[in-house]
Amino acid sequence: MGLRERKKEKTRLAILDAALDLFLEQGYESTTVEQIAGAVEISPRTFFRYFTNKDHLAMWFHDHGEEIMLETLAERPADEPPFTALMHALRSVLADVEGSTPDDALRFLKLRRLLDGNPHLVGKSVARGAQTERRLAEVIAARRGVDPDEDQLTHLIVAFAMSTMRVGFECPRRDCTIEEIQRRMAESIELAERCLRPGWDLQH
Amino acid sequence: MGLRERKKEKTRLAILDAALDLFLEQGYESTTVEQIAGAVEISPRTFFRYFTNKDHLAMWFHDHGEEIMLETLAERPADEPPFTALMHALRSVLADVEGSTPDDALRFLKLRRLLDGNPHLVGKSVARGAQTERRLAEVIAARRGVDPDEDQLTHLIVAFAMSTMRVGFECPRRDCTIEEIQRRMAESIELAERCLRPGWDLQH
DNA sequence: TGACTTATGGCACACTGTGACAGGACGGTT
DNA sequence: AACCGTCCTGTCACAGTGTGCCATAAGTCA
Repeated sequence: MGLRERKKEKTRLAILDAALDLFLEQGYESTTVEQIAGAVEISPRTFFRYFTNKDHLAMWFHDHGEEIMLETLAERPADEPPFTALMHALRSVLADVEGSTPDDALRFLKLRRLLDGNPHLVGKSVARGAQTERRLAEVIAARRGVDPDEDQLTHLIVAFAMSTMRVGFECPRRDCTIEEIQRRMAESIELAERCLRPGWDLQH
Repeated sequence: MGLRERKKEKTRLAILDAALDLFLEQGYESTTVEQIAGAVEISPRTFFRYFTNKDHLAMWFHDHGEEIMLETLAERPADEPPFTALMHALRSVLADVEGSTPDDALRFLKLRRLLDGNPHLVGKSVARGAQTERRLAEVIAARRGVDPDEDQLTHLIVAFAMSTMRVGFECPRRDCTIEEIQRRMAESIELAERCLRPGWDLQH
């Protein structure tokens, strides 16, 4: 990895950290791109070369999470029930956060704290989730051997899985730890599985 | 109802219709507020007094739908299982569209067609749905006699209901009729109920 | 008619996001 | 080390969004 790429990655993280701190300090809306750029000593123009917009900063984790879910899903045995496979993919995301560097874990928690106080950002986040949902639906449809345009159950399976994830991520306390999130997520998964009929995701 | 209010409502609908037509004709992103305002012969400044932003236009239906869902929910017997009550609320929304004026029905279909070709707008729409989800969670928590901050099942019930709704609204064909949407929605509801264990939403 | 409330338009303004171009830093080659 | 092509960055210009402010016009009620 050359100096150029390392420098880029460093700038990327510097922007992210400066932005998260500014957001938490003075609010998301009232923080401008100019301020963020100023804090990292880059031009506003350069900011937009790293992140397409301010929202993209808060969606940083989704890109990573989606990637992990798709990777995990590809590795799960083909005969595993779709919802079960999705729940495993979900656990992988959290396991990755737990196994990451302390810096990354801190970023993750800051992001969560940010979302807590900004319903508007939660909305954006859910919107990003809709994109993930479409991608997952493609994969699950392939697993089930159906056309995603025709099979409602495929979409229901994925939507239920994403619902389970969102419920698990929610955390009423501000000072939520990763362990606590992991516990709530496990609870949510268990709850969802208890609510659904056995074999419901294998119908045709 | 005075002249002033009637005039306002007329302007509101005129903006909506002009915008929907422009969006479908030349695309959502490439339609500016100035163009919409020009088509209705108002100033851009006035546009923003009717709709907070361009997105708000595409969310017009949500405001109405949410209202109906909350109203219906309030009317359902208190001892009805929460998910069942939510499914009734959902059906009310569609029944309302069916029972509305031909103009409103046309607007509804145009909006659906617009969403079909704009994943970005679907995202915004889902984000708006997250807001509805929070409101519904309050009501369902009250019905269940629990604290919405503590009870994960409440959130799961609402999230599953909204998932069912979104799946039902999706329509692979461009020239979808209201009858077809209603049929798909009924299918989706039936499917969801078949997937869930009887009494799953009555646990504590 | 006159006094009020409210909607509208016009203006200035801050912010977002993008295209185009010039200069500088990096990477590989000789 | 010197060279050159590639990639990154900053500057400038610009279109578009969204808001506060104030004057004015239209609707409302006495």
